[in-house]
Amino acid sequence: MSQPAPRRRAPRNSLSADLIVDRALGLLDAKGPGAFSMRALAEDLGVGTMALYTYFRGKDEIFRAARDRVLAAYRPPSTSGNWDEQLRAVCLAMYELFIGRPAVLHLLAQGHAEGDFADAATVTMERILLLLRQSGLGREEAARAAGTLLRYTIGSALREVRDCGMPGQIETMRVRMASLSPALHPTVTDLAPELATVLSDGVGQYTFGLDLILAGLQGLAAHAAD
Amino acid sequence: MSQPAPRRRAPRNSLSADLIVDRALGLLDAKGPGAFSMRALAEDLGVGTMALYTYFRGKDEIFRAARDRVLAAYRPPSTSGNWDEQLRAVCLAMYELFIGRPAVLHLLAQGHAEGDFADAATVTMERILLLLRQSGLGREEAARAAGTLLRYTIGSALREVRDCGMPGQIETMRVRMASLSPALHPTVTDLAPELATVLSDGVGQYTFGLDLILAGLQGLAAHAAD
DNA sequence: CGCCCTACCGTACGCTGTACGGTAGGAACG
DNA sequence: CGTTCCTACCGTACAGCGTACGGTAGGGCG
Repeated sequence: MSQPAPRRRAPRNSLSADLIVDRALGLLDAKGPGAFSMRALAEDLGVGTMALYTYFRGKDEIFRAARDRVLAAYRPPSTSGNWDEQLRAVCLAMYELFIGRPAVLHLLAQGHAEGDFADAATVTMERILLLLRQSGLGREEAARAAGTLLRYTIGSALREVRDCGMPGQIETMRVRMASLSPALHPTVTDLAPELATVLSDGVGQYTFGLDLILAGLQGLAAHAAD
Repeated sequence: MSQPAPRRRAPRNSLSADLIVDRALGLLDAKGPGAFSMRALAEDLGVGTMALYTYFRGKDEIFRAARDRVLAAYRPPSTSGNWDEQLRAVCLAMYELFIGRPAVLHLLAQGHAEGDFADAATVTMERILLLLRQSGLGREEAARAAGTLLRYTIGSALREVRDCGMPGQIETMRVRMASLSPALHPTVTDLAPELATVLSDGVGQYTFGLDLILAGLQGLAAHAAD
């Protein structure tokens, strides 16, 4: 009977930059960055597509705003103990932030990151650098160590959220390993079970590497305190 | 005068999967994955767009083939020395492979990776795992350590090739740091020069973190040899 | 020679981001 | 209250994307 409801014009100030970013984050987390589109976001807000351009220059600007919103709101956990224990807790929390917000992680990995340290919210960076300095590391060493921790954390989180497709991945990996020649790749085939196990243990895998880095830092710090 | 040259039909077997992957890699490395399109690739090959679908199911399959081509052709450098020196050389070479082939790296980071160890070519994985086992690490430890090295290497390389936009990045980072309150973020502002310096030193930053991880592994290996 | 198989391709559909111009509704003012 | 103006919202349109579908042409073979 009725037309497909040609959508009444939305009331005058039903929109705002904050509202847009809110729904954008919702969509991003729900459907992933691939399924995100201006038209979908606008429809979700009950608004014409071009209304969004009143508040943002374009899609990238919405992405940036969404990322900044999440990172700016994030506060690293309060910690106590030795500098290395605290560093461990702060990094692990950052890792879990990324895991819980795959959208933000994808934006970071996909070119929507400007500058190494702005990525993980300045507050977190401040904490990390302070702890590194307290450990006795020099100025440049501390800066480099912070970069290392960031890179490793983002790299690890990226691995983990890849399409949320753990089962599929483990399966294709088994297939690939089964097709390997034990003569050509003896160690890989020998360690196949361990590799498969490890692949499904995200946090364990992350902390393993994190502890390696922290151990290395302890060595550096001890050496610096000569 | 003449029509815009309606493009004669290409001779019968002017195409092949290998040829397509070749040009795809060329385009990918030249213009980046964003500017890559079926139409562009076909035109580059002097062929109608849909001809590509005779050899590949679609764009993703071409991506996968390109990635597999590069990784399968890659051989880690021959090395000598202690296990940790060799490991260092192999990982550094892998890092440089990624830096030299941004396209492949993007594909790895963007969901076109299936399984942790298939990423970096089985040959490299074999070398890494073998060296780790030779160091005295246990089976699971070796598997985890290999994962750590991969994650860190990919994470680092991703940082480095981000839009090849080093200058822009450093600039925006300076701006951000200049707008920080020294009272709120004393350590960050204090270390601003070091952070900026470090940001522009890709390989140095990578080897710094790599050596941290290797130091951690040495500790683990020594402990394992009890 | 004639047929067939298939590599190549033209067209079309639904999707994307967004430039441009129009419209309507609230505020401000006489 | 009437008028005008500003601007938030929006409809349309365009160029580009990946690709489904159907057609065509040309080499291989009977």
